Amino acid sequence: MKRTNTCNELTSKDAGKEVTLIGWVKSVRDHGGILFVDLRDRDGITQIVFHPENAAVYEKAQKLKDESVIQVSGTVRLRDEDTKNKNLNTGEIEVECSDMVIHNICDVLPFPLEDERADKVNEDLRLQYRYLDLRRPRNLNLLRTRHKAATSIRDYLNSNGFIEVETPILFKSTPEGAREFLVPSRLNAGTFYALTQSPQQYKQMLMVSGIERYYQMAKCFRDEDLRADRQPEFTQVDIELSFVEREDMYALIENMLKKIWKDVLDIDIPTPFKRMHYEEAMNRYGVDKPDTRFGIELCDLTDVFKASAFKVFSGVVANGGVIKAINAKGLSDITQGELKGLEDVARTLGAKGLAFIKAENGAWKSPILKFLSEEEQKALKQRLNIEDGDIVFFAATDWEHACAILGRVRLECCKLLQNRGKINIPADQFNFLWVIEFPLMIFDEEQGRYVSAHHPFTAPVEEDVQYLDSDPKRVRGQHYDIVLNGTELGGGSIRIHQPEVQEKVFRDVLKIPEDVIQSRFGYMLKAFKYGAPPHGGIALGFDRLVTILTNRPSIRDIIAFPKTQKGQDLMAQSPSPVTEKQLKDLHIKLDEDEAVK
RNA sequence: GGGGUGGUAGUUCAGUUGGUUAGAACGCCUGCCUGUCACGCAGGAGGUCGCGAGUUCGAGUCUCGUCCAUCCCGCCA
Repeated sequence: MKRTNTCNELTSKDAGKEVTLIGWVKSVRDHGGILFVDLRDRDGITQIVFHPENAAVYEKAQKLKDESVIQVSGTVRLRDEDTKNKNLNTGEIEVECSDMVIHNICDVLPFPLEDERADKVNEDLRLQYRYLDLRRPRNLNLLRTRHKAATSIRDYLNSNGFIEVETPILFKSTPEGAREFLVPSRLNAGTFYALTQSPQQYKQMLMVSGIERYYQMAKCFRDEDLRADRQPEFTQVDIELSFVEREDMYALIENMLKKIWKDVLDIDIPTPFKRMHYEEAMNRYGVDKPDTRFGIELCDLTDVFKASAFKVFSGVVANGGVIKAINAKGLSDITQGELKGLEDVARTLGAKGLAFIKAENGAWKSPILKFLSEEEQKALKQRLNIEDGDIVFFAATDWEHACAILGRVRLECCKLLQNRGKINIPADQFNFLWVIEFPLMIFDEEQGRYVSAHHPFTAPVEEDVQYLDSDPKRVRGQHYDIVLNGTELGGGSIRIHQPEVQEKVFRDVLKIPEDVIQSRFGYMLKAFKYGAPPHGGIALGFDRLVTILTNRPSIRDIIAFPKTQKGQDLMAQSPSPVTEKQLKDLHIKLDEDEAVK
């Protein structure tokens, strides 16, 4: 079964050669006396021509169906000038078939495979036949790009002294993080493994081992609800190294991303990346992963309304809240429906409504205008630079919610302005950004205690260590997030490597009971007593990275066999029930109504 | 757990205030056709209208429930 060429190689220079090609029938065009087949493999397309003079082969060719697999031997012929196809790399020639093996006749396809039409087909049908959907050259190329990115990353890290180490996927349950997939242990009745949410603890142990520079294209698992950018199993570029400080990490990752963008897209991205403190990101963009490709920044107006006669605003300020606003420049032509959409967005985030002021035809229109004094209006106009054609949205509540509400409204306004052609974001604009200086802890009202903003292994900023006891929320963590165009690509931190500090965080700050500390983290604390080097690392969401590189709307597009929003594999039909025997081996009993037949 | 959108032929869709035999395009099948490359021409087959119940003389259409897909909120240390 030796093929001599791919379907993307032959040109006029090959005329007269005897060749053998193998591939899929892209289309059959039977003219009742001459028959053409477009043969496709992963590299391209070559036209095969069948003449009736070779009766045996010609007859066989008439039985071909689209997407059948055939092996064709024949002679490369130069096409007449007027029958050349400029759209094909091989359009100057065709292969005159002398012999053909039909390896597989394809059934009628469940959906068309041409990109324009296949893109419209329901995704559940395409996932059921994922092998067919992937056969489309566009989709096959997405997997190629993914491979290219992975290769680029490995090349970079290998040449920088990193060692790829595989860590266990069966780990222990660590309930303080994301919900986990549990795996029952047959050999230890009543106990469970958990699939790793991330190799965090293992990679820190590798630092204690003295690996110094570790990486892994790590499969991670989280049993949380899915989104367009979230799958239950996903891949992280997991990195950890010893003897580093934050500045070393920034440079390492910037150069890695620079190389990926060069290798995959042939784009030079400028380094170093901009950096922004968490608080600034929240105050200006309302999120900790700001999209800085457009303006519409948040503006704080708390001081303006502190003593306002408009009680809705001044009351919030009196209760320690804030008044914030954004000016969506040029969006005063917003429709009723669009406005309602924005209100709904605000409501889902806890707002009671969405106050606005429209500037049209030299006048302001707003349900709240009558409550605002002349001075207040003047201040607004100046602070927000309100001009004709603008619309301003307000949020009056506590700082976190005000940021969150306007942060989301800001993104929605951008979409509306993009539809109107008033904001143009080039597809090749990549705004990388480090978000730094996160708080180490946040106070969880529900639990009535502090919880880690990221994870409990993050080292505090040195000058803030003194506040660990007295004022935990004032302590900043040595954490960094890498953000691209409003997407969190990854995050990491310098870790705690002194056992006393780690223990203090667990016990005194997070208030984790002593026995829990010992059972969950005892081995870590012990390890840190045996020569733990200062270390730090980062994890980047590889699937998200490739989604952006390929400019696709969903993470599912760049995963070979993705799961649906309910976590199902529609092709293999997992998850699925198991037998009584299997359950018995695992010491598991199901509820009555869920029991297997 | 909550909210939005969608589900009609193999596929993508149309289907009027509830009313005769549910349509179109592509695909599929049959026949014709020697230069096409989305070949063309003629004919034909193909439907539990996601599923279940209800209202009605009558339901693709209205109501309720349910399943699936998708987007979002919660969640994702």
